[in-house]
Amino acid sequence: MAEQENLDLFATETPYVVGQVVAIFYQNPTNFYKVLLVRVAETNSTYDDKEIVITGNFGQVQEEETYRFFGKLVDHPKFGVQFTADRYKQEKPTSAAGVVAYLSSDKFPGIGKKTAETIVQLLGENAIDKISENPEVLAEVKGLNAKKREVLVNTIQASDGMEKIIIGLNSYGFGSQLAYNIYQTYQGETLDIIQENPYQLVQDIENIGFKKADAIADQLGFAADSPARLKAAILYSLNELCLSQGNTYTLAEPLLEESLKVLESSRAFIIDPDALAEELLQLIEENQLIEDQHKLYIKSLYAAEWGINTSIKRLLERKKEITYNSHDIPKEIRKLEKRLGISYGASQIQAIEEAIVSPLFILTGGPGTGKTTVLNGIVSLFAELNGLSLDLNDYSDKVFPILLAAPTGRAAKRMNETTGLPSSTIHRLLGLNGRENNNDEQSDRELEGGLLIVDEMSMVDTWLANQLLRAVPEHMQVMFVGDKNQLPSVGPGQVLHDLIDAQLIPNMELNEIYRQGDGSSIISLAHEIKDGQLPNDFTQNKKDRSFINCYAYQIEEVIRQVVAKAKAKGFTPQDIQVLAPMYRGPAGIDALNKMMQEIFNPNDTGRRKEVKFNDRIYRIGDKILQLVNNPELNVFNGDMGEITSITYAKEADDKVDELVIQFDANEVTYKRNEWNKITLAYCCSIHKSQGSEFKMVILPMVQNYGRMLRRDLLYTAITRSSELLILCGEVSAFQESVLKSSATRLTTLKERLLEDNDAPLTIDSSATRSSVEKKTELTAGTRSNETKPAAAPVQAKIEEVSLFETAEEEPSLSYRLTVEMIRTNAVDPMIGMEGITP
DNA sequence: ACTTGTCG
Repeated sequence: MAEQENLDLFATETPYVVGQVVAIFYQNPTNFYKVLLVRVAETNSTYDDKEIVITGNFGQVQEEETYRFFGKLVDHPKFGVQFTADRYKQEKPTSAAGVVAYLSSDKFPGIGKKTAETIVQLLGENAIDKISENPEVLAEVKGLNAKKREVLVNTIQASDGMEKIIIGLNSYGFGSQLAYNIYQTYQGETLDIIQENPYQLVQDIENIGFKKADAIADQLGFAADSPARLKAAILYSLNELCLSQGNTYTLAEPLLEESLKVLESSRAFIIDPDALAEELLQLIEENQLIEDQHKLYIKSLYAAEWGINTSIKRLLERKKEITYNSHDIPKEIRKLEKRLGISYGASQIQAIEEAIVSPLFILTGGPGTGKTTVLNGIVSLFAELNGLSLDLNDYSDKVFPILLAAPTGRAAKRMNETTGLPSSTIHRLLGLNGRENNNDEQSDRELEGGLLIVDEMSMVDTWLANQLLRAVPEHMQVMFVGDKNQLPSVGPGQVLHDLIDAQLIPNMELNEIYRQGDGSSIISLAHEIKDGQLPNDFTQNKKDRSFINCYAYQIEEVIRQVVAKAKAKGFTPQDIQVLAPMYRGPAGIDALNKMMQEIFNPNDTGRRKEVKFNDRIYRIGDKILQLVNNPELNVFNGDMGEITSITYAKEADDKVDELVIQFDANEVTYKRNEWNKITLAYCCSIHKSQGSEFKMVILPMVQNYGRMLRRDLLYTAITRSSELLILCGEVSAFQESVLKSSATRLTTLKERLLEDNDAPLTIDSSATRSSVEKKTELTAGTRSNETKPAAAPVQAKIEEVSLFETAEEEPSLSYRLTVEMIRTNAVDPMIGMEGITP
């Protein structure tokens, strides 16, 4: 066969396809991956149809344009024969006429046919390559002003440069998503930056860890003991140590230890601890990492803690109390009760009275203590006292004066539902995109309005609190609402806890329970757990709670029986919520969901409509959990709904499988590619249940859950129940949870707040330190401190290392910091804070 | 060998 011979002959040549892009079938908006339909002009492959589908990572591919794709033919199980391109380039016109047409096309605005002809006359048919290689050649072209020259060069280089970069990134092994993120960050400098220091990626790009960067560095010939490598490992470990535990700082010993582990597990090479410590000093010197009082901080977290301090002080310096002379506040509250048809408890009245006159106020309280009721009362009273309308129609042309916000979409939605007023996530309120945690420019945008209420404040981390507080203008009243016993923020810090602990801000805790009826043993259980113990009657059955003793592998069967009985008594899947701390394992969420689905929504006959996604099956009637926010459709992360219809691809208009899910009042359609935004909800994680309550909660707790056996999780889980609580599992697991106090996070926010320093502070990385300061630093602190015993040999070795070497050539650095000094508190607190300006 | 938030 001639064609076969042909193929063999060119077997070593990379298959290519040249052709015009007819259509872009699909492009992933968040990365470079695209599916193109291409009209084949030329190919060395065996493909002989007129059009071909080409997939791959492409930059700015445009319809109608012609490209040369290199790659291979593949037989896709669903879509048939396709061409997978691993590199491509724009096919440049070669004949003089083609080049003229190309240059005078609207791709080059301002370049007409005449100019194009002049260029080709002067530079010839390969004018485009010439310009790309050396833009100077355009200087010879007469009648071309600077602006047109720029258009030509930029356009030619842009299409050329981008594809080179994408190919370069692919060759380093970055997939489409990462390649896109990297390109977004570095643009045209991408490859230069990577070649110069691949470790930079670890700092700048999310999801690139030390190992990945180290592999590239290895390829590029970076030595295993090169300073760049050691520094990268230190910064990476600092991040890991702080973020994994929610701390805002760590100490030298654990940091160096962790760094060694990271370095030596990535490449088989023994690192000299002295050299590593040396690089740590360098990093401090370069202000890439902050050292203060022995504590080592991620720069942005150090700045954020100071920033919060500054903002809080600024807000506290305003007048201490807001006065409403013409109003009698207790009387107004009574009027409010009448109007809303409710009756506040004594502590609720007190909270409203105090909050309404405080420029800054914190309201805390456990579930069922009526935080929401009080919040509502304050909103109404604020409007009343200030003569404000709460009718949105009155604000068509001005800003609504009361801002309601929360760290999660679901909490924000709840505020909106209970107040009837607009509310949003804090991110939306501030116009943040959720990724500016690091050293991005801080916005100086100010919020507008008279009152800001933030709910679920315990879930606000240090970065976000800083950004939020910065944006509060002078005249705005602020109130934080939260429950410090629930799950802490995902990000580092424990802002609400520290703010309360510092005792600078007026605050009040609600203690009376309004939710459950009298004699509820769930609430007393919650209180005991909060205080770190299980009640004596823990395993006894009460009218509203019970305990079933069993092992992990029996959990599924125990819950099956409990649920079957509950179902027979008329409980619906909406009434019953199984909560578990983790997904995997015999008593994990995944297994329990499958079992629950079999009870509530089986397909015994095998004839029901069902669709599969990953390991899950969905049927009409299934209870569904939403996993991401979708404010446009009023559906938020943590919302639960029910599948009301399934449309198979062959029946659907656009030939993809569809689910319709009913959430409260609205129905939302999910195409198959959005099914990762939902999951089954019969059983969900305790984390996801935060902010919801259920008639009956079934809570398994077994040793298998390991590190998830924590007090805050147990507390959050049991307080989700409004009527019935069924506990099952091992007593020892419950016991362990109760004892494991959610390890208090390491932060210095409270210290900052209590430091007698109310000057607004900013950290200027370009600042240099003065020698005068240096000297005082050294002599300032010689307080003694007890010495900790060294644990591991590695540590012991590091401890001998002198952290700061004397830099003789630079008198301004003429001090010597040793680990011993760090330990004995002989370091001035202000190191790394030079340039702080009032 | 754990879970979790925000945004485009």
